[in-house]
Amino acid sequence: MDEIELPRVLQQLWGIEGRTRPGPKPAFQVGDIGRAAIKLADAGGLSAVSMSKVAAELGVTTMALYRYVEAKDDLYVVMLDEAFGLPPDVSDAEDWQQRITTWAEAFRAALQEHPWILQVPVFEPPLSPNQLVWMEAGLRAFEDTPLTPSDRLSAMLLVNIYVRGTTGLSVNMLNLPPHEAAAAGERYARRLRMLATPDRFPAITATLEQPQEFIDNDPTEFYFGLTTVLDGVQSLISRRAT
Amino acid sequence: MDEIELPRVLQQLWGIEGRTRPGPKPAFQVGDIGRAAIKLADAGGLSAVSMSKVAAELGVTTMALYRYVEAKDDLYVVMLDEAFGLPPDVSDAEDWQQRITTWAEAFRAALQEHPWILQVPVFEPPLSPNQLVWMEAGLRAFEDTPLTPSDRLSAMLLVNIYVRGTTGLSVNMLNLPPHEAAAAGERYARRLRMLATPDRFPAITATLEQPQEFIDNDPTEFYFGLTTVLDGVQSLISRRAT
DNA sequence: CGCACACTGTGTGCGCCATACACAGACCAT
DNA sequence: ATGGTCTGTGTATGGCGCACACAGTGTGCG
Repeated sequence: MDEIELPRVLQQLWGIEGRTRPGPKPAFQVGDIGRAAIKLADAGGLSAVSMSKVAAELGVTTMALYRYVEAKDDLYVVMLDEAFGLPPDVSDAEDWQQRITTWAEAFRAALQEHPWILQVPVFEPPLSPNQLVWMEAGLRAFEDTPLTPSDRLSAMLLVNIYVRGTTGLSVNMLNLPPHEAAAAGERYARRLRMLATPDRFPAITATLEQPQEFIDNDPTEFYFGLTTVLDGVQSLISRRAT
Repeated sequence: MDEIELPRVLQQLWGIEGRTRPGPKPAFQVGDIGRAAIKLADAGGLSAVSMSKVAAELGVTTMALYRYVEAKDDLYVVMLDEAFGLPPDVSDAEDWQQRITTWAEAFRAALQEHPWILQVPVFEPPLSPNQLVWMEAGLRAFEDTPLTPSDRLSAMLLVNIYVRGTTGLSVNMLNLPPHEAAAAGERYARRLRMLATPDRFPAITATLEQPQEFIDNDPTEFYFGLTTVLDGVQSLISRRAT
């Protein structure tokens, strides 16, 4: 229909060309800009991504970028689409648990590879190509269940939210060199022990008495929580099956 | 012990005084700064909070704030502690589901009242007084369950993550005047229908065929997901009980 | 065939941001 | 009373996103 109302960046990501254009040929494509920005973000976090640094990375002036993106938020859209890439194939999985687990693992891996993703401010639901493919893949994980399409959306969002949240806890706080991360965890436990006195904070104290890592990067913790979430989905499935 | 190693802001929030001080009396306390910043953030989002605007709100110069906080991140800590306040009392609840549900509702309410909370970058686990009280309350919700302290921490985090995530979806995208929000949702559905073609995106298409709000502020949706999460916790409890 | 004009990248400049630093005055312990 | 420490101020710096005017480029249309 009227794809004119689509933001320009989305048009470019989807490969929808506008009319043929007079004037000089563009020196690159949005994808190139996205990759340059990702390179900076992987190295120095999202705060290392500025229009001028991205432009410098590409060898052009800052304002040249505004021929490709309307604002910095558009740059984020491109970065996210590029960073996620395509989801794994799950066609040979046997049941929905296996499929959604593979999906969740891949999602988590993407977040760990590009920790800055979790710092990207999101103001709109996703519409870029790869994001939709991820969405499609997540929904298809529930293909042979009695869940309604609306249920499937909720279930996928639940897993999505879980992975984002749980990975964010470790990634946002522990994206340091491992020994430094351990030191930070230790320091946190020490401070917590100091502030959360047993009289006013008995439950926190009890947690601290167990010799566990308080914040943990351990994949075991990830699967533990994921299992819990999937158990919840299973009970929804059971309810729908009756 | 050596509370000297605590960042200054935390010392002030916890009311731990340093030694007696020569020099002029401070004109206000960190809490005042936090409240001024919250006022700005509630009105204009987190981006409306700048050191100079907060200072102007208080009638002092920008640099005066740096006598109270070491950096802007410290300001965020103060804002969060102030904005969350204290969790609700759940002492008269009958079971853990009721307690954690009340806790989750209050958490959600806080996020909806202060949508900017979800935009605050978090680099450290919480140590401020009110945050620890919330944490304690969340852990206590599982008091009469067979869950271990470590399980309880996981379960609380799971609910925390769910509320943050699900509220974030609606709040980040729909914190507009209601009719404008509806228009945005409508526009999104239209674009999705255009881009997610049935041949390549059958599952998304199926979801769109149901006449539902694709992104929904509806509390029903909130309880639906929460129930699913709690069902998962219930199955963990059942496992632990055996 | 040529030319009008849309389009690209450049240069300059604006207003805002966080925060470093030097300073003047205020107050408490001695 | 006075020394030293703390408070708030004034000034300055380097970075940011982005608006705008401009010069050159190449394509579709006359």
